[in-house]
Amino acid sequence: MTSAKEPILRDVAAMASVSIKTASRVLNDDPRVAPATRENVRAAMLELGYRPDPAARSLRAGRDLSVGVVVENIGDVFVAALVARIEARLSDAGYQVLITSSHRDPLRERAIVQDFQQRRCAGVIVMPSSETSLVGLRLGTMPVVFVDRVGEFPGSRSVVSDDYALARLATQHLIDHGHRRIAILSDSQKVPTTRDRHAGFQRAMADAGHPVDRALVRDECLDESFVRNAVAELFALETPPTALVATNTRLSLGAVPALHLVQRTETALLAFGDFPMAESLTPAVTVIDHSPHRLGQVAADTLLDRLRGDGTSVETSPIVVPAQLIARGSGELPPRPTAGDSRASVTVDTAGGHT
Amino acid sequence: MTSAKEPILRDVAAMASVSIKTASRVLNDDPRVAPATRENVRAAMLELGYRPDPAARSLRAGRDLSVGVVVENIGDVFVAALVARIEARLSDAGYQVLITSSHRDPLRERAIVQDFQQRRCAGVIVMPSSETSLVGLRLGTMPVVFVDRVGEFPGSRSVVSDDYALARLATQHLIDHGHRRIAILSDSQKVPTTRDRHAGFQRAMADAGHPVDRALVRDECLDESFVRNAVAELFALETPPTALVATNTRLSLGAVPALHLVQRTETALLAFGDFPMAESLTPAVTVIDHSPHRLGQVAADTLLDRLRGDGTSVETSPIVVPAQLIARGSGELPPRPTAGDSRASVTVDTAGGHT
DNA sequence: CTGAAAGCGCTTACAG
DNA sequence: CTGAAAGCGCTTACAG
Repeated sequence: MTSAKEPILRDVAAMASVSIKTASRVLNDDPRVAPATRENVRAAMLELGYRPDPAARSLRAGRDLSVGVVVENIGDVFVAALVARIEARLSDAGYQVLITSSHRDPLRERAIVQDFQQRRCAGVIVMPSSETSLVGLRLGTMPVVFVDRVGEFPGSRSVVSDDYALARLATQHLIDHGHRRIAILSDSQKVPTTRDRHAGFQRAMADAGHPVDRALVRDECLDESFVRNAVAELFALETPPTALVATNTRLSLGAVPALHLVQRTETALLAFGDFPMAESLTPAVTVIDHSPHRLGQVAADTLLDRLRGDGTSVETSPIVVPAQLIARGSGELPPRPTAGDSRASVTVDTAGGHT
Repeated sequence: MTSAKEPILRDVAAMASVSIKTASRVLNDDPRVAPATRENVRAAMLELGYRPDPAARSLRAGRDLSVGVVVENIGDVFVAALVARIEARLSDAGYQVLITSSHRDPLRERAIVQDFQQRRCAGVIVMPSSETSLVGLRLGTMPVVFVDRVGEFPGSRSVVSDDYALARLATQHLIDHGHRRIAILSDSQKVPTTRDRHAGFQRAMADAGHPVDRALVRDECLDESFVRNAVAELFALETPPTALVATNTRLSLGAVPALHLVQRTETALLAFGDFPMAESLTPAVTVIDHSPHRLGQVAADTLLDRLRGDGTSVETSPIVVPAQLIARGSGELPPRPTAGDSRASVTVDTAGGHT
């Protein structure tokens, strides 16, 4: 321990021969300081290697240069990409980023957000487990931005993809390629995003006049093992689907190996979430790229706006971030072209549909 | 604003008719409190919905229930998995986790760690950009654990894979399958892990008596675009490699599309880092699975040990977390079986090697 | 087993 | 433009 004690503001003030208050003013870029004084204080700070104490600062000031981020699971590839962008933006803006996973436990989620407020975070960005997960929480004036899923909180803003439209687009794409027995794999319908994606799917099917077989609707797929089971069951059906919509990145990453496992890679696949291997698979995977980077960027910028904000614009409607369909092959497969299965003809037969 | 003011410890003390100090003792599980008093105070806390103020606490106590984590880039899939496990363990243990990306900027890395200390973090876990990145920093008694890469700091501990042995194993595996023109793709050799992987590669080649063609050693591959270039150049060589070692997850994810792009999927590939699609590709990808989950788990546990620690065990040798080779096909391809290239015979010719 | 005082390092009103 | 006082909410010695 050769290190001297950390310098504190008093030391800076002493060295610059000013009061501690003036030193504090310089620290906070208060304009009411004489230029010469400012320079003196700055020089002293530099010479002493002074760094302000965030705890003291936040205790007294009642706010802290940190932002809390609550996501479902930081280990998810989609989430990691989202968080990476959020973190980059916010730390560039001088905020310390606190990241915690909720693991979709609403109580945990509430507790985390409450703790962030307790820590005087300047704001929070939340990927909510349900619309109402934060309802009723006392957060004072701390701005809340929801990301990827619409959330409900007074004065909050949500940054999302147009899940309904994208699911409809995806489903329509498969319908356009002749499919009518289309299965949908999704997460729990408790999640707003998931619900909207189901609605878009249903709408496209209804518009095409295709019935939706309840057996082809598989929600509550929480991870790859659920997907594997669901896919196995789908292809054990008397009339299996000819196409599949996977409604999030995690499920898309599960669907590909699952189709391989049951040797049904001729099944059309439309996957939400782009991923690095999508182009290299056989067939290459058609995706809806609802860019996590863009979502993260917009969410961070929205929060920064509120933090700088005059508080004037109290716009609360969701911000919709654009996404696109990238056709690579799997989504353009016709109904069961290579099926060594007698039922294939049935499907092909009806593929024209009655629009 | 219907919400009453947040209760503070004074309110709790008043309600329980004790001094603020006694309330504080209950909060900190100090045993020197009469059981009846303790119950009274606890009841008051519950009734008021009291939550302690972390800023005040840490300012006075000089420590905080938070742990700082510095990684290269939270958006990297390997890193995300690593961080997910660290976060899960530490938040279960009651710590708030602060995550920041260094983007491999040593100055930034030092500044972040210094800031964590400033914030009175109980400890830090660092994925260092180089061994010496923290050398000379004044961190007081804050424990430091390095993860994935060996780092240098007084009293610190590193949790790593045996990069040397794994790279040797990977290379040997390819040699065993008849290869001698083996290319290696890697990150910058400034990163300790990368250096060790190169050393293992060189050793395996030397042991087999195979010369290492300098043109087949491609370091400084920072992301997928570098990999794409490197692979293109490798296969533009007069005598291209018959096998490839990709030395980290990011590069592995880049190598597959790159091989597809140059239509060289018959090239043997041994990839560091398992990934979801590895089994579904053609050929399926043989990987070294140096589990990020296990690394994260051990790193978190190591830090928790130090935090609870009597400070007695000042073991500083690196902890090596086991990893395994998962053979799936790409690593077992013979030298250019399907090559429509006259030079293929040359390679096959020498494949027996002189051991 | 319990308490009154002081203070962690800053910033907030309030003066001048 | 500058400063002396008070205090953010808690915990640290020091007493009893």
